Amino acid sequence: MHVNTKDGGPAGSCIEVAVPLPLHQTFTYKVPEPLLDAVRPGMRVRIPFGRRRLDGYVLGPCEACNDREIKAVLDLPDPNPVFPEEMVPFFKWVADYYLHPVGEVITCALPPTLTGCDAAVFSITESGQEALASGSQAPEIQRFLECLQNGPATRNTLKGRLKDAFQEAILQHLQNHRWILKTRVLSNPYGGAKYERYAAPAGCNKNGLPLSRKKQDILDALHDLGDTPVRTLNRTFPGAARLLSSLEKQGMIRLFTRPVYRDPFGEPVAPDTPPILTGDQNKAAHTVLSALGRGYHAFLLAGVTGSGKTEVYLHLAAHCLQRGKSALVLVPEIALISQMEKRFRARFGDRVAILHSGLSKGERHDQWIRILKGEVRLVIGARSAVFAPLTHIGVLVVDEEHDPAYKQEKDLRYQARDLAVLRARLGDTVALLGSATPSIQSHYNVRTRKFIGLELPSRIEARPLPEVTVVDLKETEHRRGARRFLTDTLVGAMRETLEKGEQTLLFLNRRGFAGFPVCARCGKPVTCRHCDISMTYHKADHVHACHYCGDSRPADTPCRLCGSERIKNLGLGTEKLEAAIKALFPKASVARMDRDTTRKKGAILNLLKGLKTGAVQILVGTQIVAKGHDYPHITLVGIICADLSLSFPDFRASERTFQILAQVSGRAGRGDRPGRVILQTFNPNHFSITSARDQNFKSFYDQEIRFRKSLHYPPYTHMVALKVSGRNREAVRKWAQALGVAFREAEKGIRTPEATEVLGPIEAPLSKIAGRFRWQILLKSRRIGTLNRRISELFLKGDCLKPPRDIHVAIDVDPYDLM
DNA sequence: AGCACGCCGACT
DNA sequence: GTCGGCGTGCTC
Repeated sequence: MHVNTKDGGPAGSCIEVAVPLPLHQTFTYKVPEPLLDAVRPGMRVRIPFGRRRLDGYVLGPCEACNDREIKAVLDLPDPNPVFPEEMVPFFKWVADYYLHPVGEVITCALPPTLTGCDAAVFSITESGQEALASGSQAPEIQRFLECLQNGPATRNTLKGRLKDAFQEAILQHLQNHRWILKTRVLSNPYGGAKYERYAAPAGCNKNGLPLSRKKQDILDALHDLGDTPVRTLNRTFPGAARLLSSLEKQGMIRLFTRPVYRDPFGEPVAPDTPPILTGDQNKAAHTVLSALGRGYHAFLLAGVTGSGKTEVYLHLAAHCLQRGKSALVLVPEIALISQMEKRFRARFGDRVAILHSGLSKGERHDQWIRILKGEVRLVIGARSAVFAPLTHIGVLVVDEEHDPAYKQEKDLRYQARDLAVLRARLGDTVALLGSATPSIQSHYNVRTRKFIGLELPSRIEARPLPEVTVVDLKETEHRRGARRFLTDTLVGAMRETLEKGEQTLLFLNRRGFAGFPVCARCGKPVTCRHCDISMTYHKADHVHACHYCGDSRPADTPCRLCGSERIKNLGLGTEKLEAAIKALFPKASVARMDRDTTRKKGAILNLLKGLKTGAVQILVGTQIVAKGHDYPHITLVGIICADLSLSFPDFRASERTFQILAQVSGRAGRGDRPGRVILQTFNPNHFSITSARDQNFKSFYDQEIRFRKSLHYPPYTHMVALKVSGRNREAVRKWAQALGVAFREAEKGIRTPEATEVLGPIEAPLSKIAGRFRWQILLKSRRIGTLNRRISELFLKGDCLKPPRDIHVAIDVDPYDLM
């Protein structure tokens, strides 16, 4: 690497290295002479770090500082960079903006196969075996030793095996007693690339012996096919493996290994030809194309469901490829990737890579390498794909840009949609956000000229939008249980739909059997032991389950307060609704789609198949049904209770409600038949419900934006949430309050419009999740820069506030989840 | 994060 | 007296 100093002086030999640790600074290393030519930004370097060795990432050259000793790089583990140099500024920007260590940002971007940090491995010693055999130790110590009996394990493996029984102190204790031994490994255990054995014809028969029938068949096949994986041959010729080695000895064939890419794709897709774009599609595509190659531009494409946004994306991607550029398409969740992937593979064949967390480690590794090497220039993926190692990006597409799934809620808490726009800006290129129900934020950006607005106003083939009927749920106040929500209007419409041989979709945004089970004697809700949250009854397993931590216990567990075994279920979930519908329409076939029924791979596809063939007449589902899937035969959509998301203590509650209602309504009548929507609500006059009824985004936006402005919410301000959590309730409260005092103190006397407003600390609405107590502080400011600086000054830099070990403070910049 | 150093109480 | 508990600080 030519590491020139900034003033163009002589080449130096120092590099800036990010380490994969929670440290908010980078480190300087010398590069020894023999490695100097090979080192480039984006490479991993093996470095000494304190007493440890680990693999860091080269960010670029830097000047040596004289005030401390600089250590030298030990080795270069790979011949090539693991991410492109042009991503360095992107990573640095992300780290600064989200107040997250750069090294961890990079770790979170790379496939886990490339993020080898040094890991401690624990193994049992002989005296440990003796201690275990004697059985004289405390039970928790015995359990630790048992876990190590079948071989060494890392700290994480142990945590996985021991769950709550894992204690750092015990681990230490075992080491002190020399019962276990700690060693370190640097190489990552996943291997990365996959190799496969291949056979190829070689042509000569060394000893001239005649070949058996089977050998001849194999040979013929090889001559036809050329290089063939041994695995494939084994499938067509059972027992081929043996014959192959014999054939190799005879010199008839050559056996060798070759790196192969693991195939993450589903079934093959028949190629299609690009259709002629409609007038609107053409106009939108043309506007974006004319900006391509002319620097940074961001577009918001508002197109109602079924208006053909995907075709615009395909068109743009084709143009990018033609111009030697690449393209990135983000889709909110894995379930929707397969649809997008199919459309792209039909058009572009195997010139498409996919990236999402559902891939195996090996598959992710292979996709990453294919993209990194430039072998594929089209990438489709979920939010993490915003870090795809593409170079020369032409366009970054974010489909369904309003979807909250773009926000990552742990580790690095980023918004993939925002990062896609940022990558476009840093790469001087084009971002295209698409949605039928754009986010307030993006629409505001159009109003303020940060984005360029585009529209696809009509549905393809001019299908009419569905007719929406609002039903006031106060009408059925006198009824109980599920019947409360099965109003005469809805049931009548369902009956008509069934008689016409058409399909109904019922939407209820809550899983399980009942909203919340309560004790029939003392009235106490059944709550989760770890989360301070109402549990939900699941009839199929006869358990009460917590939807936050996943814990469950038998539904006949007595009330924790009074010990009564009589628990009654209030409210309604999809499971109970399904049962009620089955009772009401015993002859109809009813199916349910929610996280409980779609957990298994392929379950969604099966359900969709059932809808397509008409085997399912009524589909009951949670918000999963609102997302982009195409249901051609559904003509009636029933929204059981539109208000569920409205009562959330969150400034985006109205926005989410409007979006989900508009999206679900859009599911009606996509075929050649007109659709109908029955929208049931307790708040028929709430603006997010009336706007959804009229499919009127403008009216919704106008009212919502006024609310945001008057209460200083985004997009008029930036927010950062500090989320304090820990196992000790008092310690968490104390620390949250200390933080609050510190921030208020720092704000004293500052009276500019850029001042930071400190809200809280408050106990989080969900005050306990998975055994951890939670408090939070909200910071608001007109300028995100001021906000970031304040936080980093107050408790990221050197000598400031350091939370105690057992308390965790997560910094959530632009938070979505305020529960 | 992980590893040192350093300072206190209960054991041979 | 020292072994081992964990609080604090540093890693180019």
